[in-house]
Amino acid sequence: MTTQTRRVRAPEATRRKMLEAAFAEFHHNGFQGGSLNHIVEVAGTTKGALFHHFRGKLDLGYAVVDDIIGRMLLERWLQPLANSRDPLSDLQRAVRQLVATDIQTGDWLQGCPLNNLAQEMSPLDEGFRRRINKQYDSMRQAIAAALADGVAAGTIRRDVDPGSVAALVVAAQMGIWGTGKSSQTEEVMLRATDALCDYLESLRG
Amino acid sequence: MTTQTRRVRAPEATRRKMLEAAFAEFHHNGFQGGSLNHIVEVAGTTKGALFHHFRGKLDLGYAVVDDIIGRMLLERWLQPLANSRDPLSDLQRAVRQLVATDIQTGDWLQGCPLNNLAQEMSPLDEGFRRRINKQYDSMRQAIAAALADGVAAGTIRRDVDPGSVAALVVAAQMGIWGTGKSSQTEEVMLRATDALCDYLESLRG
Amino acid sequence: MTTQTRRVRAPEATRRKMLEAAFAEFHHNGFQGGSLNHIVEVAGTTKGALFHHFRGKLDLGYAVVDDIIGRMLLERWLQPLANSRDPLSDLQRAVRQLVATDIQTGDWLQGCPLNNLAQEMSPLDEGFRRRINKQYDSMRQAIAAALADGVAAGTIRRDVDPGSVAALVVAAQMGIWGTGKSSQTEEVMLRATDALCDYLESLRG
Amino acid sequence: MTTQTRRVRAPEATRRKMLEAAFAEFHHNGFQGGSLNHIVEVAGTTKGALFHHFRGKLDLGYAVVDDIIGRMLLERWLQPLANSRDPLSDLQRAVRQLVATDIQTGDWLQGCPLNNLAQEMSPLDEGFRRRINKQYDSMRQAIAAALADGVAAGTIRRDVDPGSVAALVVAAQMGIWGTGKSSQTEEVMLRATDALCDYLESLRG
DNA sequence: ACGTGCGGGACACCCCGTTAGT
DNA sequence: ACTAACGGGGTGTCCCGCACGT
Repeated sequence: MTTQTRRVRAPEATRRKMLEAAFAEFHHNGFQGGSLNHIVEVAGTTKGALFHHFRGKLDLGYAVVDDIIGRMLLERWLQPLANSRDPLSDLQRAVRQLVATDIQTGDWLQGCPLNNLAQEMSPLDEGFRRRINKQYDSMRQAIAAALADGVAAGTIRRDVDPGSVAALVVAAQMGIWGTGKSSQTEEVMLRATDALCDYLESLRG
Repeated sequence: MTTQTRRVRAPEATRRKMLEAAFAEFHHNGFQGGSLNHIVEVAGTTKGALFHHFRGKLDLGYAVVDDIIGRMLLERWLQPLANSRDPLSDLQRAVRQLVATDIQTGDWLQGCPLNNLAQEMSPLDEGFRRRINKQYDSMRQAIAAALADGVAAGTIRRDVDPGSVAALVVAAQMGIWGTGKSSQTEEVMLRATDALCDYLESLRG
Repeated sequence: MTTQTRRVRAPEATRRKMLEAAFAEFHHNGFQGGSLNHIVEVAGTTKGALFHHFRGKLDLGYAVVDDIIGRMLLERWLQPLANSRDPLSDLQRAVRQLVATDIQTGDWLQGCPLNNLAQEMSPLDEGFRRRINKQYDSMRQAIAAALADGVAAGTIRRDVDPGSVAALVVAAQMGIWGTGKSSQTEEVMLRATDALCDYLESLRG
Repeated sequence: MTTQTRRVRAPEATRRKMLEAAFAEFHHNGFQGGSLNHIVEVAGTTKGALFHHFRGKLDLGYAVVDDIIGRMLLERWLQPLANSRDPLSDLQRAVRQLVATDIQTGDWLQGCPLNNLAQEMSPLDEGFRRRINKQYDSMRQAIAAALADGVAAGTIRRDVDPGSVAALVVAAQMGIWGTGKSSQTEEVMLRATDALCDYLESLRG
């Protein structure tokens, strides 16, 4: 009875709704093509609320990279590779997850959200570039660290340079996802993924 | 006497100037972010001329993919790999050309023009997607054909699947170029390129 | 018969209509408070046309100062004082015109258009300041030149400094008009005008 | 014990800070162009506090005229002229103060705060007009009263009409300040001030 | 007395496309 | 083949004001 609260006052939830709507909008239409009007409409709020929580479109985009995409990377790459006992297998599993899971949900049609923003905004805005590169860097470091562990444990060949392999894996992953976007076919993605896993297999010690 | 032509009427040259200006504009600002006004300004013509030669922004974008980008791909990938005597070495050379040449000219900062359009427009417009995919397909086929030649000639291991390797090479190349865009550093690109060349080396028969 | 022209294509007339609508809008609501939407509505055109003829709001404001206000100053001050045989009387007539004519038409309620823009925009925008100052300078020079003629002809006292008197006349005129705006009464304007004319009379040689 | 007040509650000080911030903001950007958000930011408070002390933007503007500007006028014009023994000299001193003092501090660049508001808001809002006119009226009355004293004492010519001269002095003062704003040069202000003082000198009995 | 999440509406800007005309 | 006036709509931005909460 007491808790009537017709209009809810939940700043964090409002902010979250807008971030998620923005993530989806930018994922579909790009950052420049994305419309704030559409975002607030989907989020069920107003432009006034948006400009209360964010300083502008740019600030909203930055928050999407840091909060939404950063969390996704954490769940998919950083956590699985931390304290891995068999780095190569875990890497292969993460790589295969793209074609195994994401294809079903249809998300792959729009491409990797981070890569999309990277291609579009890195050359145009230094703030975007730094934030995006930070995400990729942490991804590369996580992979390189796992590979180094494998080298130390003897499960990976001694002549393998963890940094270079990590750079190639990340690049290939970006490329494979992009391939799917333009080919609109699973086959090319699957074949490239197979070749990548074969390559990783060849590194086993 | 007949050809006085105070004001030059050169439809093909006009069209070409607009295409090149459009290519540069879309390369820098993306297709959606690119401005027709800016394009005609750079090309030194007017909107009327543009809409005389092209049906609209979309049609202009299609022409950029087909005419400008198609020709670039031909020169860099298709011609060098045709009738190659040593496919792996030629492939490695083409792959290294990105970091060897393009870095000097600064072009890599804006990313691969084709990949940029692929990321941005493939999910949004079917016409773009088909044209872009056609380019990538011809690139993959050229690589696969060269690899198959190598297998037949015995310079490449028999268990190599040309199609899969071609898919990975193209994807990795896309990813490496994208990496450069966001990292703004040559180092990561170089390391990934090295790993890719090592991988190709391991395929030698 | 040949000149049917259903939709008239008269760029100069369109530009003129927009300039006059802009002049009125800025006169009533100030430059910052003035609305482009309202201007095009009054002018019977569209925003597209406005942005075709002017680069933006600022450019429109500049054109108002140069074209509209400049012409008004010419008619009211510069031409009457040129080749004047009795500068003091002509000056007094011009000064009295404000209370004699403008009060009837109600224009004085909104203040002097040039002075309004001067007060509002001079400190905020250098382009405005320069254009406004140019108008005032030509007004001061015209008055000073007429006074100098009078001194030379002996109709004005020898110890009169034309430049200083011109500066005072212009300043007083600005102030009198402003006085009317805030007092909303003719009386104060009339009295100040009388005192100004008395002062001018005292300069007679 | 009662007065713990970790967060200070000083309503009068808060109100004062907001008034001063508002005065500066309106002085620089005009009333319509001034931003409440900017005002509360400068004042170090919030919109809630502002709307607690004032009913809205208009009410805040009124308070600026009455409290801040009214006090300034009192100090500069009303008090010096009250019970003056030599009204003309005191007037000349007040008039010269503008070019003597304010030019150094740079305040003259933004124009007379009261005149700015008068030009902008008098025609748009009756409440503003009345308050502004009240200030100018008290200024004119103070000058006229001082002049009348001088006439009675014989230090000023008998045929001088104090009301008219006061009206001209106020108007000229407004105009001179405005002149400085648009000319951005001391010279014109100085010359007009000289001419005004000469005029006042000519009234001596 | 004061802080803040939030609403709704205006603003200037600029876009792409069309059409009358050369 | 090419020009330029013009239409209408959508953009990001930001504003003032309110009402809930402390």
